[in-house]
Amino acid sequence: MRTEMRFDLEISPLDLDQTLGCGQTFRWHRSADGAWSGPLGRHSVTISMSGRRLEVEAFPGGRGVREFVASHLRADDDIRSIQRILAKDPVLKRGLAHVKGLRIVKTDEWECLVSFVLATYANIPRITKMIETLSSRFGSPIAPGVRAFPTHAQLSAVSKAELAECGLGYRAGYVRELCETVDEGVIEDMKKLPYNDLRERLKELPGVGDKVADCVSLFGFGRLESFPIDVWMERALARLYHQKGTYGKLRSFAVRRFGQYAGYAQEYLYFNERLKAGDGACVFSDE
DNA sequence: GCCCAGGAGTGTG
DNA sequence: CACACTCATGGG
Repeated sequence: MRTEMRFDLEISPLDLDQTLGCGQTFRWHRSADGAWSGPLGRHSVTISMSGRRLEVEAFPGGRGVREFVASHLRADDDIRSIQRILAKDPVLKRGLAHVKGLRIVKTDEWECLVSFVLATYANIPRITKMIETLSSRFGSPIAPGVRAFPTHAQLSAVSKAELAECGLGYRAGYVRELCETVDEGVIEDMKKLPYNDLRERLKELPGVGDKVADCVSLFGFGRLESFPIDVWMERALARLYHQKGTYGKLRSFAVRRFGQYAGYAQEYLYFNERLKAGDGACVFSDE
């Protein structure tokens, strides 16, 4: 019998708006009351903060949901320890208090891979729409009005013509090729690789270059040393660190500077750069 | 209507 | 290695 399940989690610090609304993941949506809802695996989940407690509703409930939510929000990351290390950077140091609750998320590898291949040369609203279209047409229903992201098998069964009608543009070809070159076994093998090998392996896949490989390494495979660089990060690195150049040059700068938690540094800077473009507010500065 | 987007692939100097 | 060009499209 499918029933709803409610429970609390201790995850602190945690800011749901910063964590779920900044382009790490694309299927959560925010209600007017501040709660966030989205499909997580085979569960439709709604979460909200009450003080330092995270209140969770899941449908259907079941064993492992608690661990699933905790894992997705990387509850075991010691933010204070991470920030203590990143505070060695004077630019980050001044703004860290404002992003304490911004956590890296841990997403499903396959969903993350397809999502960030779709994300190439598109803005976040459009990425969200492409992913919703694929899910609503080809994913499994898990609750009224909610469907899971399509599995590899489900997406592989979609005809070329059908996929072409999903508004993916030239990305449709990448998705088809991904289905042919990646399966669960390939992903399991990639989980075992050290970061640099994983990165190179990902870049062998169709539609995956430097930036997508780093996003999938970071969010899908949980490699916190990844440092994805898009146009927003180029601006941030130029403005705050006076760094310009090729992807490889910028990346090596970031790896040297931020080390094993470069991914957190990246998300902090990315969040800040978009915030600045939005309403002029700014957490980090170089002054 | 215009501008731009969590870029990648390919070819050329 | 570093650029230049193309790809296809919809949201702001």
